[in-house]
Amino acid sequence: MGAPKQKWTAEEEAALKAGVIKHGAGKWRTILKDPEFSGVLYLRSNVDLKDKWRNMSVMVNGYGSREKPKLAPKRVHHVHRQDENLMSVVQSDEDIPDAKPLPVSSAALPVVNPKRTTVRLDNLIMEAITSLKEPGGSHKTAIASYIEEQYWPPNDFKRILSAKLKYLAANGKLIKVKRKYRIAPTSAFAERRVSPLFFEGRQRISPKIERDDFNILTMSQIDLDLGKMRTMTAEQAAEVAARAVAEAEAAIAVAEEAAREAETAEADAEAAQAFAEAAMKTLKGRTAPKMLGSILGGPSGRFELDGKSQKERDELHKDIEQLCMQQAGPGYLAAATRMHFQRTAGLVQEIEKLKRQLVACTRDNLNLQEELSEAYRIKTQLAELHQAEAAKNMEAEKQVKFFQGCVAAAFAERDTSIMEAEKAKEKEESMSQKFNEIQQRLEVLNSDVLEQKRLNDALESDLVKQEEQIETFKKVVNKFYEIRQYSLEGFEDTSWDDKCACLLHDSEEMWSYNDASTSKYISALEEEVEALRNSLEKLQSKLQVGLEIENHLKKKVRELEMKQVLWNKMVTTRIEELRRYHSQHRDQITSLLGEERSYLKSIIDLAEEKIKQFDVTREQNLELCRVVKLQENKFGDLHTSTDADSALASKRNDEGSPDIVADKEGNLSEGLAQALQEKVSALLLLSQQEERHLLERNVCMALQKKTEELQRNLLQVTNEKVKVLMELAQLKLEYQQLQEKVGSEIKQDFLCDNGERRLSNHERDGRIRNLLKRTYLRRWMGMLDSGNEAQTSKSGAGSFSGKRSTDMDFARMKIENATLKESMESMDHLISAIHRLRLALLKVKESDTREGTVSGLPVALDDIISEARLVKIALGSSLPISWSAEADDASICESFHNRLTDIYGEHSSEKIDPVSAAGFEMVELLILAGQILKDNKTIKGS
DNA sequence: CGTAGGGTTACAA
DNA sequence: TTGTAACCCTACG
Repeated sequence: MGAPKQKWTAEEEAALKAGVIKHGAGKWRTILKDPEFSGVLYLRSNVDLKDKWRNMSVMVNGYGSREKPKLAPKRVHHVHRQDENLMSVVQSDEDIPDAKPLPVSSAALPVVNPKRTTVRLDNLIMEAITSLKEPGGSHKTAIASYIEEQYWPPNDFKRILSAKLKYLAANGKLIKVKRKYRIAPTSAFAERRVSPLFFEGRQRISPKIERDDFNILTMSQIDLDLGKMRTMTAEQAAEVAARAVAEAEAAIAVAEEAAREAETAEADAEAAQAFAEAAMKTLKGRTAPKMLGSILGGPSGRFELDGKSQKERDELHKDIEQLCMQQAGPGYLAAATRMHFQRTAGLVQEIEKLKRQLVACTRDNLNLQEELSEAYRIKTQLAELHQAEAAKNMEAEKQVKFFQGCVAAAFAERDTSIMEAEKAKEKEESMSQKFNEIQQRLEVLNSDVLEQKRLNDALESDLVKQEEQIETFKKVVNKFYEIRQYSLEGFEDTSWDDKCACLLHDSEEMWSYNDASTSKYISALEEEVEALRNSLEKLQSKLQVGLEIENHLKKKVRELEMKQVLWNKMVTTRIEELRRYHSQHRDQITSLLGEERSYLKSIIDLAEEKIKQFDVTREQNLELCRVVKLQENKFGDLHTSTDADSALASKRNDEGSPDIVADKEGNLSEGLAQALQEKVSALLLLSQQEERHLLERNVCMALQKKTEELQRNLLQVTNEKVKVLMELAQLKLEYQQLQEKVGSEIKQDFLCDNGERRLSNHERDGRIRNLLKRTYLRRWMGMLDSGNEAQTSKSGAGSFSGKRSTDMDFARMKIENATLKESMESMDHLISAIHRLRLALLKVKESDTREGTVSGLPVALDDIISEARLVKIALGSSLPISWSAEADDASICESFHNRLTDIYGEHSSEKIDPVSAAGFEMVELLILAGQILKDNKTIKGS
């Protein structure tokens, strides 16, 4: 609850004011809903608006926040009657029920008049009643007529008068008796200046003067104030009002004081009155004596009289009775006269005494009466004072109320006038706006009118034109009609309308001269023309193209012709050349043919001679036919000109070449002998070669046999070896298990020792493997060496001494081949074993997944795993052969003493060839799979 | 729900 | 301490 949560901004205040002006105060919701102000006042509620307006109006009115609410209801109350006469305002304050808005008389009178009239009206009424001096009071009409005579009253004087009379009657100033009004006694004392008993002029005059002074003073003051009020500001008015209220409150206090005093005085006066009455009674009873001895009466104390009065009164009564009886009874003269005289003397004495007493009493009485009159006087004075105070009080209250009403009315009036002024301003603005709009509209209309005029002129001119056109049209129509009539039948002169109708009713065909056929024809022709034109263009283009092509072709033709000419020339020259060449060649060929013929003849002769010569040696030739073939292969540089029998040809060739050589040398006999010798030597050579060839072939055969045999041996050996290896692996496994058992038993003591043993175990494995390898190799080497020796010995003659190294290479190759083959075999074996194991494993797995039987499976798995281990070991032992062949060439010589190299070999066995490595890995994987299956089994079983 | 009036309270002079 | 401005509460139609 922060104090001023949201201060009102000037904008919001302005919006609120505008909203109040627009919709009026109190219509907070509508102001809020108004889109004009909702943007500004969106965070204010209607209550907020109301409060703010209240605060603002409070500030504007100048009233404190505390004073305002007191005035507020009255303001509302007076808003309706702000134009009323002030008299009626006063009346309304007196709660007169029929108080209605009265016609205004103040319009003619000054503003200050009403109060004066009302106040003076009281005096006027009093004056009228007193001056009329009617015994039972004056009638209303009489008073009215009197006042009307004396003064110039307002129009509705009678009603005001009646109201005023009522008010005065209710107030106690007048007494209403039988519709007649007379002045009330209290005021009568003052007004009529009648003092019934003892009234002193000094005391009489002063209250009236005072009251009149007061009245006049207050009235003038009121007038002054009212005059001021019309001009003074709100603050001043408030000040004055506050002062008036203070004055009124003071007057009320004074009046109350006076009333109290008057009450006490009245009580005193009543007491005095009662006493006076009692005194008067006694006085009445003694009228005569009083009259007689009025002068004699001695003064006596008032209190004395008070003390004896009762007794004396009784005695006096008795005396008076006796006197009356004596006077009434004349019979008792003598005695009675004596007694009477005696008693008369006593009585006279007593009378004198009584006279004295009476004088005293009268004096007392006078005193008392004086006192009484004094009391009366005081009482009246007090009453007057009280009345005056009351009146003043009333006046003051009235004034206060009147001021309040005035102020409220003035403010209300001002508010309304402000509102009206604002409304009027608004209206004026709106009117000015409207006026502007109207002016604008007027201008627009003026311009429109001008435009219309222009248009009108244009239209008139158009009309004239149209009429002219119509005339021409009429003429046209007439012409057409005439044409029509001529075309149909005789011309009939009819009215223009009929002509028009007639022409309009005619069918279109009648007037369509160039319809259908013609137009179509024309269009067709046009189309044709178009098509023709198109085709013409096409043709032209084509023609151009054709021309171009023709030109091109012409050019080509010219070129070709030129070429043809050239070619012709060339052909002719060439043909001539060819002819020349041909003739030359023919001559040459003929010469050559002659030469050849002679040569052939000589050869044939020679051949015939030789045939005869070599008939003897034909057998030999037949035997050596194969050898000749071999010779052909060796000496592949023979002629292939003539083809004859293979045997013959070969023979001839064999012999031909030396023949030709011999022929070239020219010596037949010597040449023959030499040829024969050469022939013999050649034959010898041939036979030798033949022999060698046969030998070699035999050797080859033997070698092949040997290799086959060796292969068989190898297979057998590898099988045996694998078996042995398996056994060995088994043994090794057992050994290892035993070792592990031993190791577990004495684990604590021989931990490092166990490691050593394992190392040695590894060493041993490597050693065994190496041993196997070495033995194999040695064996192979030995065998090969012997074979090689045999081969060399068999070849004999020792002619090929340089063949040793090549033989060694060959042997090595062979060794390698063999070792590779062996390893391949072993690998094959091992791979088949692995395959078998894998299949077994799969079977086990299948049976496992299918049946879920626990029994027997672990055993099978164990078997598979152990077998796989064996295979692995075998593989590991068989593998090194492959590398030993290439790497251990030098280490072959070091036969058995290679324990260190074993270790190294073991180390170097890590770089085995990829195929064996793959096999190794496969075995490993197999073992792993078996292990995993076994583990799964155990887990399932658990 | 809208309006009016009375009352309360934080803040500033 | 008092006045002001904003807010809250309640009654009424």
